[in-house]
Amino acid sequence: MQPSRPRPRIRDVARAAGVSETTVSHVLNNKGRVEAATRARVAEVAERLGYRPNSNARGLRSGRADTIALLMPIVDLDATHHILAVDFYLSLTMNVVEAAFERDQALLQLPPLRRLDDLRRFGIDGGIVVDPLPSDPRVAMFDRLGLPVVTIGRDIAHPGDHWWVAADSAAGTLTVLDHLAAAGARRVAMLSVDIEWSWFADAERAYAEWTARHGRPPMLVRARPDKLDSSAAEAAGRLLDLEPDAVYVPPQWLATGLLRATRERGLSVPGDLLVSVGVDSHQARTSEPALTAVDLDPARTAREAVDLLISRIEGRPPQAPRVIPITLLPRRSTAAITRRA
Amino acid sequence: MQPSRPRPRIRDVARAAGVSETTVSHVLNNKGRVEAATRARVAEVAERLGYRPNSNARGLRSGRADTIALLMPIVDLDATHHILAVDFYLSLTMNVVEAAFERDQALLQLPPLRRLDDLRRFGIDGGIVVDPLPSDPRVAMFDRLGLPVVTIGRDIAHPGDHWWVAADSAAGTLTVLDHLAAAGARRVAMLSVDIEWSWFADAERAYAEWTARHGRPPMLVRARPDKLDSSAAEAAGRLLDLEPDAVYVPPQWLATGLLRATRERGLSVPGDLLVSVGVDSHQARTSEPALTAVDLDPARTAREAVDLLISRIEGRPPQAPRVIPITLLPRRSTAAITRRA
DNA sequence: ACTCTATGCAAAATCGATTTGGCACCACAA
DNA sequence: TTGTGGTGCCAAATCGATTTTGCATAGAGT
Repeated sequence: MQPSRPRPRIRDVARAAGVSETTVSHVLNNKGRVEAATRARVAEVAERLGYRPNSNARGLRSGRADTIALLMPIVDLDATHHILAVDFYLSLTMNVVEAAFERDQALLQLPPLRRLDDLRRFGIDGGIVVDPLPSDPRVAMFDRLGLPVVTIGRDIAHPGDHWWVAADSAAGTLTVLDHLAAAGARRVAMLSVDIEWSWFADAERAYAEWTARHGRPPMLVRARPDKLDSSAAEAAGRLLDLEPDAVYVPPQWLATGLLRATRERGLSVPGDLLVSVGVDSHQARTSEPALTAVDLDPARTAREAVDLLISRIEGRPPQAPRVIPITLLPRRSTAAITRRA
Repeated sequence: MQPSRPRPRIRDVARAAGVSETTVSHVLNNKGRVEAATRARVAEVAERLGYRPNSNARGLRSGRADTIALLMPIVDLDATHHILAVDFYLSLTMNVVEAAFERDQALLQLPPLRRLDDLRRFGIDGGIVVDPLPSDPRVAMFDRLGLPVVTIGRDIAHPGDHWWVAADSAAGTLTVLDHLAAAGARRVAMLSVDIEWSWFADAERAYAEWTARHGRPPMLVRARPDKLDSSAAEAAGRLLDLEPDAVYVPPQWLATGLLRATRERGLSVPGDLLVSVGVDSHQARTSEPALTAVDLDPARTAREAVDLLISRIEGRPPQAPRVIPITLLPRRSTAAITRRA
């Protein structure tokens, strides 16, 4: 490994090709008027020298960083890994990266930001905040710096804001509930969590409306968002005490806890209890029994979020909010109830 | 939302504070000689205007991007999500982001790169490639551009390379095997996958040595790395045909497949078969039964990788390779065999 | 032959921050 | 008074690419 020689500059390419820096720039950016032969020669030299334009210089000139930031959800630190341990977020991330790349943007992944200065440091054109809390301080930081920002999920404290992309949690909930009812469930409960994300808020509201409309007793249990393993067990216990015959449980970690609780009580799924989870994952597919899940379409969500952010950066009016349609993935955990016939 | 006024430049701060740009720069970077009163006034003005240094200009001057890239593993596209659907990678990513941030580096997440030009576009000082394949083309791209690169996991085709960080897969394997033997297992098998990562290669080699040393029959089955759900089922079937009483299975998705196969054959874990997986995860903790797993310490791995990369960027000699010690997390899936007494 | 236009290329300005070198001023000593 | 050293601040050079402007030259049109 030789002591890496300094990177070639545009000047070096120009000299080696016997032309001006201007011409090299024109060739590399497909602009200006350059003879085909010169063009080819310059391109060849640039390739041979391994020339790579300095993106700082380029960005300085063009006034854009061509870089956007991604901020993953923050919750109680201990809980973060549990909550994010679902491949939805992995898939979302990969798809945001890919979508940004296709739009010629680099994707900076940011850690939880503590102070405004933390954000100042980065050379970005805008950011995507995933699962904002009410009046999320991270969104406020972007606003404060005049940086464009969009969210994946809605800030439930700011109904006027339009710059968001979110899966249709309410529709997803109704689809699940109808599916459970069609499978024969009478006492349909919901197991949620006390985190103020629009995903949960919308699901709970839809559940309330659905039970009211169908004249069913609402059975909603919320888990505390800390010490997740134990709070899942505790909440699952409270829920089972209500003796439901079907449950819609949005987050995967709660579904896992609920399944464990049913096993401990000797209940069978789907025999005694139908269970549907609100996000698809490898865990849902391979659990025993396989869990009926809602496909939140992380790929499309990612693409729309990147597109919306770029719109905002370029000052175009919001074609927003953007609601992503969901689909139900029925699996064995909600197989039709027959024993009640 | 007003049409966001242009960001203040250092010039605006200088004018508003009645000093030169030089002085503003000195204040903001804690350099030079500036009277305390002036210093305070400039700082106040900068804060009030929401001044944020243009990182392109700064980077241009300093010659560094203060940005490093992270490249996640690539495998057959269909399989990627299955393989990465384990919180190890999520945790690794978050920790790399955090570690980079603490070292004043921004973290660019890159998509799978197809061409050299894909990499040229980004303004980075170096990169971290996770789970390199033999003679990994992504590593080659970095080399080709003279960009510092380190890997998490070793390129098994380049034994001379030192710029890597990896969990001690061999030691982890021996620990697991000893643990299984201590629990009473006689016929210890290994279920691996045909992917040429050092994690698997080292584990298989350690397994071969261990069986030879203990005079046990080696029972190694490799799954094909495509169509993961079906190939897991197929490989698990082949393995169970060998009638082992314990299995070490590094990847989580294979362990999931193996558990399903045991259920279908009416085998109980740990009653008839001890199972240990090679990476810890939420799935391993919450599966039924909970799976004994190897803690690969993604937090430390991430930190060491970032540190090693910065060393290389700054031209320091490699304090490398860096082998991360592992620990075993015994759970119910390897509870001691008593029925054989 | 003589203008006119299009073409190929280059010189110089520009983006915004950092850094070097130096000027003016003051206090103090010789 | 004159030097000496330290302090506080600023002008200008600099980083590397892009873009504007301009200047030759060649070829076309009259």
